[in-house]
Amino acid sequence: MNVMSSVVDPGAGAASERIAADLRARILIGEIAPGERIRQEEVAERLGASRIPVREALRMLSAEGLVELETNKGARVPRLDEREVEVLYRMRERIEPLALIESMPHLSESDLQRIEGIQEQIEQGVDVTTFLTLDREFHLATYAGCATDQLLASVTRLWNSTQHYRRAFMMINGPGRQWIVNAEHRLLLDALTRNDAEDAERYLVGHIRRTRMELTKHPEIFTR
Amino acid sequence: MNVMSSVVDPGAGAASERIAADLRARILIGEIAPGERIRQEEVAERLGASRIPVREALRMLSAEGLVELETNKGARVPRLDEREVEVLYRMRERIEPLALIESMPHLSESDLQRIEGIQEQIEQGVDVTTFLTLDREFHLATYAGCATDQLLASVTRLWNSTQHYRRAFMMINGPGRQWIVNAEHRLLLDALTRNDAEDAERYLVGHIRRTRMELTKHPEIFTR
DNA sequence: TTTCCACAGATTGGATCCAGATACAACCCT
DNA sequence: AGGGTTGTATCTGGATCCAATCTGTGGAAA
Repeated sequence: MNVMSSVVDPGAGAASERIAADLRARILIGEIAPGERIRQEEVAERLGASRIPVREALRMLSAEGLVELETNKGARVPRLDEREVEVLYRMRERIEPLALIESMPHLSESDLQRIEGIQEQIEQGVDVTTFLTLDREFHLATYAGCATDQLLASVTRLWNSTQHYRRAFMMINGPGRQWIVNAEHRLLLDALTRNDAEDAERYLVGHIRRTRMELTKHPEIFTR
Repeated sequence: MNVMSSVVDPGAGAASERIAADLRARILIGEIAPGERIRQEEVAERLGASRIPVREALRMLSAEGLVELETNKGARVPRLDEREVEVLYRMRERIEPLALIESMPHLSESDLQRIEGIQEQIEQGVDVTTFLTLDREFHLATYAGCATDQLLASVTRLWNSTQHYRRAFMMINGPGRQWIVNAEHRLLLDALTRNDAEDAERYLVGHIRRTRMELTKHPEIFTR
């Protein structure tokens, strides 16, 4: 096959997927904020493509909960209110334990070591952006053994949709109560190591539930 | 191109949505079976449009769990195995009670009457296709008060993905145990009328769980 | 001053055309 | 004869161009 193509365009895949990856990253780090509009032509120009793959990319991101599309009005990052975020967290409290239960039997020793490595990084004290990335990696890694695509996709959608509000919370709250997160992560990790699904579910639900309740104690996060 | 189409179909809205609606209906009634491929040009020709809105429609259906897309290989209706369907049902058991709880406070008297009307139709004895439609209407109507889009979308995705296997089960099982469905629906409806969230959740989970267990007792549904 | 309407620029949706990838079949070489 | 290869047909992905819709501004009338 053509060697050059892989050299010129490493990890090429489809252009729409490259564009989706770019937009996804920009939305998740907050460079594109909730409520902000995404114009097709601007993205196309910025990435040197036509609007067609941009439209495909926006459809993908829409399926991931990262943008919302309205006919003839374009794409924008969804702006959620307090009530919507609370419901998304309640969905997390119900779905993620299932993902964990499905994943646990397939987690290898090295998987668990990788997860522990992530937690060690978190405990070394990191800035908000890095914490958000590592925290996401930590939890998604615990679900990595999950064989059902739709379940993983659901979990990912929920994390995507709430990412901005987690960041807003961390920004105003600071790392003051970071020890709680660490304790919860450690207990969860220990339960995984002991292969104790019941405890793992308990600590996971507690972790999500506490986060929800702290979030909803700060309505100023949602004032536009 | 074809001037008539816009005359025939005035105020149509987006072509991609009409195409999506057409494909969605054909997949849900089983006209397009799991594993079957969907070629863009054939659909475009059949509905008198170009391939562009077909591609948009396929993206929408992909987000709804009705088709799966593979780069450069096209779209096909997902074919699920026994294990995947079981996990989807376990997701339903966790998500749908939340949708019901969120919906209940917003259900009006006329909403409940409409739901009861659907159940009365079911009890009059209907063929498999009609039952599947009415059963879906019944449950989705109980979630109609749910204000969060993502929650409703999740529920709809789960119903979409499992629809074909529900039909396959009904086909081989016949209406023999229809009385159980009616009893469960009646108990659920009564709990809704009494505004008893705890009982409503109990009967709903039981209903879904029983269906899952009966489904998984028939592995021949999944043999290709 | 406020409100409504009309018009023009901006933006998205769709059609057509072209390029690249995949799949399948006939062919060649060993 | 069998396995690998090449060539061709079919299909999807992307670019460009055109049509339809939205948005925002300016002006006129109440």
